[in-house]
Amino acid sequence: MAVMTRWLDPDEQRTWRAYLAASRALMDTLDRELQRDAGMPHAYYEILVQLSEAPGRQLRMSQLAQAAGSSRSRLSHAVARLEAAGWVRREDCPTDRRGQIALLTHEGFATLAAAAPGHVEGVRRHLFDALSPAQVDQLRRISETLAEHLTGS
Amino acid sequence: MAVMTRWLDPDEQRTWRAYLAASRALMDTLDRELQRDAGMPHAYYEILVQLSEAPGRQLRMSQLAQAAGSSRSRLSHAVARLEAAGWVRREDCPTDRRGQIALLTHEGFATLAAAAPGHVEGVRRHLFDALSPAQVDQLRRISETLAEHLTGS
DNA sequence: GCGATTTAGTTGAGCTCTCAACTATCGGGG
DNA sequence: CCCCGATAGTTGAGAGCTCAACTAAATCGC
Repeated sequence: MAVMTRWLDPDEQRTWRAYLAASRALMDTLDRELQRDAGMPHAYYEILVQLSEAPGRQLRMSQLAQAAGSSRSRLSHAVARLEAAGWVRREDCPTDRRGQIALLTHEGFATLAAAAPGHVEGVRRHLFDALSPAQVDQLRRISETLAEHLTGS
Repeated sequence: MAVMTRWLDPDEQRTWRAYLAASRALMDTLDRELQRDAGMPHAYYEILVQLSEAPGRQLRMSQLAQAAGSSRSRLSHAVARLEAAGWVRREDCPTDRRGQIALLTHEGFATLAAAAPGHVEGVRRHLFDALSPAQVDQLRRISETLAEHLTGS
């Protein structure tokens, strides 16, 4: 049985293409800046941020994966790299012998602290400086709705 | 000389995190669906779309790179793969002997035609269904502003 | 014309991500 | 107690991306 495709109307088409172009350009730019200035991709930066804000600067791998929006596998590989760089350490979880705890080292924290100002400046320049306060508010609502919609289903 | 960092205020912080979570979840979801249903990542799909809309279903590599928001290197690798899959063919450019023209094959067009309905449905379900018409309009303006801001600088 | 610069595109190495398969442990039901 | 399904995390292979280096051809400036 044939199911009719609900094609995008011209407005939606235009929105979708603009969105694609903008989000790709934004993330590519930030990723490149972070790689150049801090020697790490944005995904790794996010992992360090999440750890830095967790109590004791440590998290179970699963929770860290969720917080950083990463798959378990991706996180496993990433933490292996971060550990090799000396920014993260892994310890056994005392309450669950399957578990691993990732914790931010001093060096990791220092690296993050050094990278943060430049990165924040980048986010501001490339994103917020281009938008009006009303648009920032709109973007927040849209993103929150979307995030819930996507992780809910 | 010390330069003060313009940190993000709580609203901006919240906006940025929501944006990150939403855009990552959206692209990951669409990418996975496309990979599963059409056997190609979203980046390749976009290349095929651009070719399919170009006159004669062909474009110079540089123009294609720009249209698809890709670096030259990335496009070169991608087209090599697409060519191996039989979806794209490369020809010498008659007016510039440095140039290469990428053109969509029949198979490539057929593959794209087969993949499009499912992908469009995904975009609709994961993005537009969650937003009000006003929000779609807001997202379009924000994205267009942003895209111009990013590619202009 | 002709050397210097720019532009078009490719290539290879190294890195990250995905997917599927795998080990090990936990927790519940007979 | 033991089996069984679920959960935690890792691993390896393969694919895609980035960066820098490279070739070749066009174009600029004199």
